[in-house]
Amino acid sequence: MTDSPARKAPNAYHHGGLREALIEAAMGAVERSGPQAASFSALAKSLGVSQAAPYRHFADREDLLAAVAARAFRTFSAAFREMIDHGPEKSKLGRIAHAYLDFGLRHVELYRLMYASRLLQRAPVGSELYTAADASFDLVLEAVDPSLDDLTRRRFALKFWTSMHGIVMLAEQGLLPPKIRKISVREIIDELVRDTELAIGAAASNRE
Amino acid sequence: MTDSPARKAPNAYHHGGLREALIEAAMGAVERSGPQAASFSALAKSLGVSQAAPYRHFADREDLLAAVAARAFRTFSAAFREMIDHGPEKSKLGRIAHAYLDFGLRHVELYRLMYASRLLQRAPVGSELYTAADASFDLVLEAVDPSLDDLTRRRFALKFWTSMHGIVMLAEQGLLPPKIRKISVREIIDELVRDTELAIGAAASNRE
DNA sequence: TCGGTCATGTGAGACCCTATAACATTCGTC
DNA sequence: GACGAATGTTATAGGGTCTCACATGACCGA
Repeated sequence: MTDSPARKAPNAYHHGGLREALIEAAMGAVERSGPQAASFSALAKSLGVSQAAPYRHFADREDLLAAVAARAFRTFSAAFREMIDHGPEKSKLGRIAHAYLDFGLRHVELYRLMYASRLLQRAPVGSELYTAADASFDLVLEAVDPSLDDLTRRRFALKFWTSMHGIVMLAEQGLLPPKIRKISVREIIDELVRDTELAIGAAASNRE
Repeated sequence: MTDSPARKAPNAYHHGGLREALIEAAMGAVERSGPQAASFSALAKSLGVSQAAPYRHFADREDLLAAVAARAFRTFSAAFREMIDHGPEKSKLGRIAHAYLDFGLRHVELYRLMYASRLLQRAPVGSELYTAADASFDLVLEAVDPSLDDLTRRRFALKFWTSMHGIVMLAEQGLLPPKIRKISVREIIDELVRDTELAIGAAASNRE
């Protein structure tokens, strides 16, 4: 329970795996108490290195948060993949929808960091974060598929994706409680999946 | 162009309208450079008061940001109201959708502050922010109306609202550019409005 | 195996920000 | 015109970011 990732150099001066340890610790801090809790100062202290050490691995705080967000996207994708391949019956879309919701509600702060900060906006096209985020969309795309032409398919995926995103974000805020309380989030999601599948079916048969 | 809102006390010691001036300045700073630009220090300096002065009007920084967000929600509602009453033809829902999108894309940072921070989540039920946010939803609700029963109506409004929110948030991020570039945001919105109206129509006729 | 180089870590410090406390000034009110 | 409440000031404690010059040790070639 001390410092697990000190595989290379078990000596006092060099940590040996500081970059990884920082990302991990920051991810934990973000999940527990939001991004502002992931300060270089606090992380360095908790890992037993000096305050300046993190700067050997990250240009600045935002750079670290981008790495955290990228890792979060990969976790996100992995959950999708798992659900697509081994989830309970239902439709592919339904499985993805529930995986999305679960992740969003279980990792509130992380989810917020992924989308609501300016990190993604600023991520250069080839960057780790950009690539990881992009891969997530591909999985949604994969679930829409049924032989539609490319543009239509992307359009459905996008509409589905944005709805999911909107629901998760608003659900986290408490969904404007008094006005809506009676409507459960899962109910809304199921309805959304149904709507989307109907629309996709219509578009597909329209085309033949 | 100096200090406009010093209507009450034109003297050197007391500012005379500091609370208002702070909110206004903070709103500008947020819009230009994000929430972190709205520091008490910087705002106080720009308004010619001491760093401690803002604490006479706001408990802390978050308190100020909540006031900014509340004001933003009211601006938001005003834009809705304007569009509902005097917008170009189209349907009520279509007008609201475009007002929503316009606001979201024109005031990126402000929009982010309204929804993506923890402010709303923490706003107590009777608070200024909570009330202002709630009022916005009422306007969306108003646009759905056609005599549906209450729960169905709320359900449609909520689905519509979350989709809009998702689209705006993702559009701000650049909408995962390479994969989607060809699909314009407005196109998606129009499609969304059409889908929703069809569904509402179906629900309404189903009921009679 | 020795020695040099480079990646990684340290300590000190400049600077900015939040927040509080004790004190000062003015407004409004009787 | 005096007094209390509101509002503003100065001073200060404390924490955070980031940079600079310096220290240590890992790795690699001769």
